[in-house]
Amino acid sequence: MPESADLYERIHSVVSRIPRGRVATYGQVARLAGLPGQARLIGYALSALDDRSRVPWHRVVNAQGRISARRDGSPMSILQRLRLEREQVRFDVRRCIPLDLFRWRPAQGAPGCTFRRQT
DNA sequence: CATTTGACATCTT
DNA sequence: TAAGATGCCAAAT
Repeated sequence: MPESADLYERIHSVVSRIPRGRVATYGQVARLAGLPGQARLIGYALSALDDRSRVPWHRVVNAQGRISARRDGSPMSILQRLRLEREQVRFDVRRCIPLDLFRWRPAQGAPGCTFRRQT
C-alpha cells in the first residue's frame, strides 16, 4: 500500500474492518494503521466522516472502554451507545465496555499460528 | 504564516 | 487513585 495514501483513508480502512459486536480503542486503531502513538488522529479522522459513510465509527472507544464525549457537546455519543447496544455490546454500571470481552482481536491466531503483526 | 483546538494515550507527580 | 503534563498531527482560525 502506498505510503502517500491519506492518513484518514488508512484510518477509515482499519475502522471498517472492526466486526459487528466488537470495539477497538483509538490507540489500537492507530497502531493497526501504522501510526503508533497517534491515537488523537483517529478521532479527527472519524469526525471528518460523512453521515452517509458506512464506516462503523461507533465501534471505536477510548482506552478505558468508554465512549469519548464530544467537546462541542453534540449528542452523537448517545447514538454511539445505541448502535453498540444494538450489536449486543454491553456496558457496565460505570458506562464502560469490558474490553476483555468485546475488544476486537484482529487475525485471532489459532494455536500454533506463527502470524506476527507489523514487526 | 503562527496559534489554537480536538472523538486520545501514557507517563509523572 | 486522581489530577496534571507531554507527545503527536491535521484542520480550522
